[in-house]
Amino acid sequence: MKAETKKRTSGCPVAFGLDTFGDRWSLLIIREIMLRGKRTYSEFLQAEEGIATNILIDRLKHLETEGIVEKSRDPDNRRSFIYNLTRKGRDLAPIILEIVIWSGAYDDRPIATHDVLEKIRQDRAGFEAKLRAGENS
Amino acid sequence: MKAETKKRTSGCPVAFGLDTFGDRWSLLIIREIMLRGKRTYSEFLQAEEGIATNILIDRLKHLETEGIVEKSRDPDNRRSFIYNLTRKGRDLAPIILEIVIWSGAYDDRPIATHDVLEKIRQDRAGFEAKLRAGENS
DNA sequence: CCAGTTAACTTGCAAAATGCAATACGTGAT
DNA sequence: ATCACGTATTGCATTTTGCAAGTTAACTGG
Repeated sequence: MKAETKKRTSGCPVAFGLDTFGDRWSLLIIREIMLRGKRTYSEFLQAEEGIATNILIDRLKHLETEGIVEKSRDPDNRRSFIYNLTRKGRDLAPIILEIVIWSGAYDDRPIATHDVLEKIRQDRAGFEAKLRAGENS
Repeated sequence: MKAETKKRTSGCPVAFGLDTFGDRWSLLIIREIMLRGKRTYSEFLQAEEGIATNILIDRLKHLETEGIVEKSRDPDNRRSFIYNLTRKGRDLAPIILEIVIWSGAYDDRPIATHDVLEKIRQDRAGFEAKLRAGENS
């Protein structure tokens, strides 16, 4: 726990949000949960961006103390833990959604996945609901 | 220019967005422009969170090369520069707006300004339009 | 024209965060 | 008991950040 201890402590809501999830990795973990249905430490480690183990555990602890994720034992595999979003965490879905929309509009690299944008255009509310549930593929 | 050179280079739109504006300070600069009508280097320096001069100029250059802000001379004060949002930058308004909404719901510190939330509830589209224009007080 | 001031940077160095590799711990299966 | 697996922890080199001081260019008042 390092970056989290230094809060900006300003009354601004934008700063409050950034203090909570605005670091280099937190939103990426939340993406893994919402967009890709990942739930465990080892699944997060496999994310293509390659987060380091110490950073990952640091961010998971931080997100847990912030009440964004909650940690519980995996009923199917008792040596594994599951990190689920809380209500507070699921409420980040609109932010993720807007980031996806913005990036979809401005990321013109061939690698970029533009098919998601089409899904959002067709059923935005449904897409956001899926984000909240973490049911996306 | 440091943090910006190390991109995650993944196809994910969330990662793309974070590569562009997802660092500790960029969104705060954009907030100064959108929410507070600030436009110059020295105005950004005065922000309550206290950004360092080297970081500020680094982020401004980065946001400029990313096409989010554009730098021009101040016609009224020729030793000053003005940083305006581009279309791409103004399109970040929905993200800022969602962060404000989320923080409004979960920031229960007494310092927090909850009156903004009321404005958003009454006229969300109007609020977003103001963000884009950078006309908020 | 010159001293002082304001605005926008730049530089140097210490402190903090990050990335990486190796190691340890706590189940659970054989 | 032993081994494997998933989850952490630790140590260390590298990178980024924060802070203070310095530089340059464009005004401003005398």
